Amino acid sequence: MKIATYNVNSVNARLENLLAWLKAEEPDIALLQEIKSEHNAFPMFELMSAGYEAKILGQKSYNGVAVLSRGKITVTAEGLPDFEDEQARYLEAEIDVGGAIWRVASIYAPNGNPPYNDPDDDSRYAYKLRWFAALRRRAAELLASRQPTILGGDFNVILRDDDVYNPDDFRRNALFRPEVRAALTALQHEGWYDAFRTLHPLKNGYTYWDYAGAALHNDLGMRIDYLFCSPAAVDRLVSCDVNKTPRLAIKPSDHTVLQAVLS
DNA sequence: ATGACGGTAGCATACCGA
Repeated sequence: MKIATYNVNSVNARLENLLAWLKAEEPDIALLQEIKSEHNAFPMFELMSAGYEAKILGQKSYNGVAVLSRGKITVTAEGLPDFEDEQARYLEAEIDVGGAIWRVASIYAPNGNPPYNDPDDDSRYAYKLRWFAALRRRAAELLASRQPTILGGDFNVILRDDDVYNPDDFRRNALFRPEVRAALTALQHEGWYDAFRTLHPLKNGYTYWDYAGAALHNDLGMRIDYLFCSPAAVDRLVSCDVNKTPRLAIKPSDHTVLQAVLS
């Protein structure tokens, strides 16, 4: 079973790129973030023609998450349970892949940095912390089910100093502040395994490079996209790698694909 | 400290992003 997460930064702007990647890699499950579209604008037909069913939690302009699969998808949660949220950031589903049932969630965590015109506004960071608290509550429920489960997406958290090109420039950034790193570290202590780090303890795992300047060329990136596996899922983990090809393509997203194979 | 660059809404420019 191959599963991947990809922050596409608009599914319509990225359609050609997305279809090329699906054709080349043929993942059984693809978790997409920042689709930036609602149902009426989502390229359902094009994805269906490529062999994928899609379920989405859409939003116009911003956010929006999707789950694609070659197998049957049953949505189990639209948004985090018991958390009022106007923003489309969490879509959870059960998927039948060749007779095996996997639980997955496509996750787009809040950025949390203040707007440029009001650097002292901490409301977005407060929202990010509340959002992570709600995610941890849901993650605990999912662990209790003992079902093989994968929480994948853009978590907007840099976990370690070696997950960003210049950690000292990011100490006060909402992607790297202690509270959000602690939230993601706690998630791991509760029993979720970072698929990439489990297999590659020291390797560079950047999944995002800014469009500006020569960030990609100079490898000024950060690791903010993750696949977190429940114990039953990590038991089956075979490989997990960053696929840089979509980031190197024409008209790329600023993120690239993180993909894993499970037996 | 700022802005590089890109997407969307909507038609000029503001907002968001990491």
